[in-house]
Amino acid sequence: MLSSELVGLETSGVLSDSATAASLHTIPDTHSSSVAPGLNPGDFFNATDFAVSRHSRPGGGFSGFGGMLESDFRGASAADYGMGSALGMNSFQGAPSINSMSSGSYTTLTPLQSLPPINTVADKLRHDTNVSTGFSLMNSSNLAMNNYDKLGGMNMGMGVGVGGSMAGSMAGSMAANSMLNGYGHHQAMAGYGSPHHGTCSPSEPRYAASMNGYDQFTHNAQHMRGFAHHHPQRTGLTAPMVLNGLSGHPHHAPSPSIPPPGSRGGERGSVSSRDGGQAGEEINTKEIAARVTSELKRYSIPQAVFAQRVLCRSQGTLSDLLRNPKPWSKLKSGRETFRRMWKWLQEPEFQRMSALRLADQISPICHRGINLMTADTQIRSPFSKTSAIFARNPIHRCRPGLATVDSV
DNA sequence: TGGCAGTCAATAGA
DNA sequence: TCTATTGACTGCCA
Repeated sequence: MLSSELVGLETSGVLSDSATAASLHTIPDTHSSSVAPGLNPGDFFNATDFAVSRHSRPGGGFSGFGGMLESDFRGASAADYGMGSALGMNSFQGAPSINSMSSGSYTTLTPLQSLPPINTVADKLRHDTNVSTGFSLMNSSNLAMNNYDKLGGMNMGMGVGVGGSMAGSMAGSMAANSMLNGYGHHQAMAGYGSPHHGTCSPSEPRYAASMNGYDQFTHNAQHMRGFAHHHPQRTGLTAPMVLNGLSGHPHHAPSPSIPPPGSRGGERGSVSSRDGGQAGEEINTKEIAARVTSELKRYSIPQAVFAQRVLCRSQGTLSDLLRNPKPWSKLKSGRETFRRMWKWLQEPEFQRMSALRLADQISPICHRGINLMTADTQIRSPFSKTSAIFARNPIHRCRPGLATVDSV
């Protein structure tokens, strides 16, 4: 999914759906048994090149192998709605090319055809599939994936894994949604349209738009959370995520191991600053730093990429923060950076990785509409072999003054 | 105005 | 290629 597509979705008020769909870019969980053998994160991210290569084709629309992102999108939309692929197909087949790209540069955005109203889908889900358990949802997602396979021409191993892994993505997504609900609606949602995805400005309209429809996911999300709870190995959620309550029992309150900013100390699931206040919030900066360090190593994500994409900071800053985290109480504006890390950690794995990729594509938002993207940044993955590209390209920096995030 | 926090860019080192 | 370090800069605040 391209940044401009997201922008279009945002402006059309469907970001809540599409963001999730976008987040369902197929991210393999290297710890999940559902990931195709031999696939590693590097492989996956390199797959981005497939996706973007489509743009070099005239009129690259929504069909064909090269449209991996579109395929992702179809599959994701279908899965995200917790239903078979037919709807996902109808949602996007024939849609105009969202992003008029030429010669490797972005041009005028055209509105993306909206997803069908989410409530209709949710209703359809409930009535047509008689969903009552996570397994039912998973079956639906399998349908979606089957079709995804045909349409995208991609092997499941491309990232989603077979069947159950997609369900895992669903579970992760929905669990995340539930988690967000649990942590406070609009502010948590801000995280979804937040610097994780490349925007460094808290004032973007996306924040409001991104809320639409999320509550309607809750019901289904709870099913998936239940599934994830009982089948974490199939959900793609890591143990910590499960422990964090992201995939806990549907009726359990979230129980994050890392106290959410906004809760006091280890106050579980409570948000004392839900309305934006920051009184009493406290993050264990050491733990955050340790976990971020661990995740970066786990996925071989360079500090520079994470710092730039997620935190809108420089590599050196991140390195310093990770190695020498100051106590929360001694931080001032620097808390913002740790909040971002925390938010990122709270997201499901696929979402975290997607954020890293999407941020790459959306990062011009950091410049408030000025598109500084080069062809390289659009067609290259920020990982592994191509990381040098990012060193060469203009840094998608956010001025620190702009780089603030709503408190959680 | 000086101190401090936060950050960056450059660079050294692994 | 990636990470750690460091000098310099900026903005905030007393």
